[in-house]
Amino acid sequence: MGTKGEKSREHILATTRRLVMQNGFSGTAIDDILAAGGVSKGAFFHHFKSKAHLASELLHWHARQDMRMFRAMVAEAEASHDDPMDQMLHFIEAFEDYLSTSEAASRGCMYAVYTYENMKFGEEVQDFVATVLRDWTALYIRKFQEILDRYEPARQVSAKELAEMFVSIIEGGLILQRAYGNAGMTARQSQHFRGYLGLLFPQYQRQAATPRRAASAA
Amino acid sequence: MGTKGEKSREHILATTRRLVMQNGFSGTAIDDILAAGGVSKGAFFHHFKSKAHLASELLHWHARQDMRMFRAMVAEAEASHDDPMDQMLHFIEAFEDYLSTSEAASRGCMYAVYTYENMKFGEEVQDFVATVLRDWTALYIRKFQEILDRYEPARQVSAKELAEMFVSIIEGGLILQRAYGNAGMTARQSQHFRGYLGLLFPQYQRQAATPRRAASAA
DNA sequence: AAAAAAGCAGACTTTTTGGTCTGTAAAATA
DNA sequence: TATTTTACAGACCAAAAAGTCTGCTTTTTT
Repeated sequence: MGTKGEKSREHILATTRRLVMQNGFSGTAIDDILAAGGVSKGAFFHHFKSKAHLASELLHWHARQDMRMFRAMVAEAEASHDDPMDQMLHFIEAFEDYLSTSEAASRGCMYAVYTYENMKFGEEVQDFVATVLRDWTALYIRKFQEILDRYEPARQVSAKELAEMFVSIIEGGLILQRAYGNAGMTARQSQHFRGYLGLLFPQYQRQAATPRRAASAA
Repeated sequence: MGTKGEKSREHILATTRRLVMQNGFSGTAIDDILAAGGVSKGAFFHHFKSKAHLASELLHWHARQDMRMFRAMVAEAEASHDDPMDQMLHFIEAFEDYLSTSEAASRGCMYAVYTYENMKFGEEVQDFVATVLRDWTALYIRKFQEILDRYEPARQVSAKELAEMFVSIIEGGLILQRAYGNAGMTARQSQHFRGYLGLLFPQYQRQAATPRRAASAA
């Protein structure tokens, strides 16, 4: 385990992520990364054999972190509630919190960056982005399916379209948030979505009035 | 009016737009544009004094077209219906149609491209993107306000958040659509949103069962 | 028709950028 | 401790990118 090497490798990745979020990938020169991170060219090419390689590694690295955190949030929500709707709402609230807090998250979505430049990347990268987004969506599909199994929706909807709608709202919210320089925008959209869920599953409303913010279900 | 010059200027802009939608702005080299459009370097720099200038001009040119079309769609919707909800639904359906049909639109949103690279552009450009998105949203805010004035929503919502939600859904849908290579994705999200509106304004449902597709209201 | 200006072609120049190469200090291994 | 490998530093290089310049053709104006 190259502890030292691994650390500076991560430093490069973190620096790159910051810049890529600001300027896009093509808009980020290697020299920019070196300058911003205080890294030498030799160090850089010791860790990454090319810029394309960096693109791929950054994506995988980011996705690993990202997914780990998401799964943790889902697990936390599932641990603190029995009801799938409670779990979902708990998760979404935690997510809103994360969006408002995290410096990184509030700036945008890495997958969106890659998506809007996707013709510059190889198929492997494009496919991976799609896979990550699908995995992300799948997390919600599962949960919405459980909700649909328990509660009758006020109108005919599928778990998949609900999941995709949530993801869309987040992605779209991040764009507006960034364009307006208005933090909190995405979180507000997300709140609105929760309101929609309340409307969509009227049975739930009655069943549990204030089930949130309590980690004492299991 | 330099008819000839104007024409080749537009040719350059159209070519650029295509490429920028695929690779982002930084990811598009001037030489790429020249090659793709069969344009000479002299011609290019005759029309645009720098790449930054091109960025700005492209944005304004695109926004002009875009907004003209949007306003036309709104006008058409308003002409064919009296009820604001009818108008809104008519508009959204037309928009879905446009998303599914138009080669250009189905590939993504130009403002999102600019937004995700915004640190590469000057303030003027950033501000303009924000303005356009605000104008776009304002169109919907107006309409949703009219709807709210007439119909009681099933839960407390503002015209602004509804409008922003719709824009978010479209923007987010375009990202997923592109990432998955799945046309129709955005249109499906939009349909879902219409369903939500139905739920949100239950009075409307009863009032007009099938008011769509009829241009005989005025 | 003459003059002037706009529109364009393409070689050339400059700057930026990705990438290599040689050498060296620090770790890990034998 | 000797040796080998890993981790870096930074000058250097070649390709790509943006941008210039000169001159020719077409259009417009007088």
